[in-house]
Amino acid sequence: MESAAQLFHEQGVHRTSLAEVAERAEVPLGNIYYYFKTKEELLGAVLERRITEVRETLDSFEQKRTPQARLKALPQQWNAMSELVVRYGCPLGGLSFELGKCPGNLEGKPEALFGPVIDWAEAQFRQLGRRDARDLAFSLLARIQGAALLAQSFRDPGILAREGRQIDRWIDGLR
Amino acid sequence: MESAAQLFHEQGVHRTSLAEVAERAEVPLGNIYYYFKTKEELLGAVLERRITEVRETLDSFEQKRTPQARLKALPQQWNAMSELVVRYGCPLGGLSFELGKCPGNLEGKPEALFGPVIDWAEAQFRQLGRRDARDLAFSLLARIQGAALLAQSFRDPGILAREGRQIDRWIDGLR
DNA sequence: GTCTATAAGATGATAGAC
DNA sequence: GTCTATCATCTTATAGAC
Repeated sequence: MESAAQLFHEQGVHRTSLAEVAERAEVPLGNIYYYFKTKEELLGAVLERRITEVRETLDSFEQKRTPQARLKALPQQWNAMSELVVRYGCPLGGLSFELGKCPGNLEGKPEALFGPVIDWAEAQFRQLGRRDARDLAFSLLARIQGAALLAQSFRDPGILAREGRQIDRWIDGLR
Repeated sequence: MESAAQLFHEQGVHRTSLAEVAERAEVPLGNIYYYFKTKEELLGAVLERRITEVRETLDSFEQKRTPQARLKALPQQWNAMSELVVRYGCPLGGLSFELGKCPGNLEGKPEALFGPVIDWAEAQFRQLGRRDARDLAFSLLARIQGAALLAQSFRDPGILAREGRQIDRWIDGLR
């Protein structure tokens, strides 16, 4: 699963063959099928893993004292992995994008990836007294995801850093 | 090329076989290879098409009188095709994302897609007297691309519409 | 230029020995 | 549970008739 998660991020789900996953995991190809009946099932497992990661990250922000500090921690999270983002794009955004296209049993999953982030950010903005908290939550995540895509396109982590600073200023200026 | 552009957008480049392109274009498979030596060459042609489209769209904004009006026309452009965006994501963002991952001769092309948009937006912000015009240009495009991804993920064109309105307010509040 | 047939290789998936 | 061998299918690309 770790190998699959990495390769799906690096190359995309469809460009990644199970042979490659097996090779990186240093197991024979046939072995994979003992644990996952199909490639789609492996993808589903990787997805669940990512969703859990997201929840854990959001939970870790709760130790920050103010809503502003918690909100600023979100773009900071992408900044911390800007090298990966520049090379392969955002792991969440990439999965979401691919799943949004291909039909199948994982149809509703992109929502499961971003939904928790939106709900969490909405709660923070609401603590700031904003009635348009949900709109602001979408704005915040949109800016991060967009900045990640541009950083990848231009191969420039500075884009992510600068957009992070713009977001900081925006959050400080709210109320 | 039209069929390829459509299918690359709908399914992604790698999930699309040349047989599918041929079928939609109602030509035999072998015929494609008379015009394009490889699939990558066809992709390159589709890319050039997209780049031309972008330039034409930006040119069409020049008839608007104020920089504010021109800038607001940009998110409006995505809003106008929100149905397509919700189903298959942003055509530019999708191409950029896929190209950013797979190595090859089309390495530098994502920049060729978004670069003109950034330069154009930077010029508009500069006409508004902003010294941080380039940062604002990245912010604007990031918000649009991010909103497109979220609209696709949540299957909700309203996300694109609401983020458009937020951007309008932001642009009006500048200076 | 257009079309059919097919080669060459990759890929998802399975069978069955150990 | 693990591993090898292999099937069936799909995909890029080419050869060659028309």
